[in-house]
Amino acid sequence: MNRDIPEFSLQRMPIYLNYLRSLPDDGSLNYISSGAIAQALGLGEVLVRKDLAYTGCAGRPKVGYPRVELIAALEKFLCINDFKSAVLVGAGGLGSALLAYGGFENYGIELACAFDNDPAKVGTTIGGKPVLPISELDEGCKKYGAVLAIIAVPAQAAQQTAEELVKAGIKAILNFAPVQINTSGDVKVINIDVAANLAILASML
Amino acid sequence: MNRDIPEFSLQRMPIYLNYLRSLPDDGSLNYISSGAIAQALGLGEVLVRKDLAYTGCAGRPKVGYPRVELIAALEKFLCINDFKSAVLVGAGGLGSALLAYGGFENYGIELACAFDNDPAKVGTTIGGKPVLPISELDEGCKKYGAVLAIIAVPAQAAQQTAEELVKAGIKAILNFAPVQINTSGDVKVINIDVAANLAILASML
DNA sequence: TAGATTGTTAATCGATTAACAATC
DNA sequence: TAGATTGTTAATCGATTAACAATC
Repeated sequence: MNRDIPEFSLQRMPIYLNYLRSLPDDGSLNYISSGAIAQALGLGEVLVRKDLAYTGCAGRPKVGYPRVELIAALEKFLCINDFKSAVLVGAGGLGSALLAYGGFENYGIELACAFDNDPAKVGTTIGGKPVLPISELDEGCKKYGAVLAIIAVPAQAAQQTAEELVKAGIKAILNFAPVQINTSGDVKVINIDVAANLAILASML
Repeated sequence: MNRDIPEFSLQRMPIYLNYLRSLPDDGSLNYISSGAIAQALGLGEVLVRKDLAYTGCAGRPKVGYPRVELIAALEKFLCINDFKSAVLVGAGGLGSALLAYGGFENYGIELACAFDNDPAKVGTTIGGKPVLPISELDEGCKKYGAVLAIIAVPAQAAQQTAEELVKAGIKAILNFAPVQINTSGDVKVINIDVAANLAILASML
């Protein structure tokens, strides 16, 4: 949709959006300068201007960027208005926490349901989301029209899970299992390895 | 400790380590080539060689890298042998999941305890880890000799939490709150915003 | 107008890749 | 030896920063 933008600029878009949304909405701050944003987020101000230029929202010399318009432009850029459905596989500790987490709605994403192979969990709801058996993964993804998936299964099950998700029509995967997932075709994958990140921090000391 | 290495190389070190540890340990694979590693992880093979060179483990032309030695070199590089203590602030859904997660030990990190301001949680244990009141944060960090911390509190509490952690001697923070944290001095921070990552994926479709 | 801020073009920096010599 | 693989040096690529003109 917006693919002619540097990868790293794209990664910063949600950061800008979060920050702008956190600002007071009482009319005291109708415009904000790239310098102010840069300082708040620890970025260079030229970088901020370059990034914001991709949203198509023009700033005004001397005053800055119109806050409300800029938020709208970022939301449009991130396609937040066309609601997308996501499913989660693996309703363990992390999976359950994500099911109960409300933050996805800030980005127009509905986490619709979870899949798990534990009979004790199947049939229950977690965070108000139904837990379905893995055997219904294909059917469930299609029912909800899911294009996004979160993998929160143990490492050894991640690859097979990913393949089943792709077969079920999933186009992008957020993978919490600490293994590389190989996907066919043009499926996007982002890996988040929490322990590895803590290890990186530890080794930087 | 190892600071003359590109940031991105450092980020890949845990990936190499995870992969090598996942290989069969039955003597069938005493050496592994950079090409094999590269293919498994979806990286360029020259890049793999450059990265591995930082560990000091020399590969052998024609055979590859000695698997066991390479694992040891990566562990040494990541300082996995000098055990470090971490604390967690915010024992909500995500925090609780992290407390119960055993993966930090793979990197020589012990998640020692949690802090929360919910009286119903204080005094209990989650994942075997005691939950202490926020008022004991300083004391608790020092008791466990913690240098690492995980912030899993709501966004509006993150900055203050970070400041208290730094005062308590914490040197690096893994921040799950979707806000920029400003730290004084040379405290390292890595941010993980789960919802933002899903949003990035969604916008790439 | 003068000054502040945007937006763009050029320069720099860092990371990746390509080419190739060294080695077992 | 010939061939495979490492390790290094140079080239490329992409992202960030610097310089500066444009604008309100």
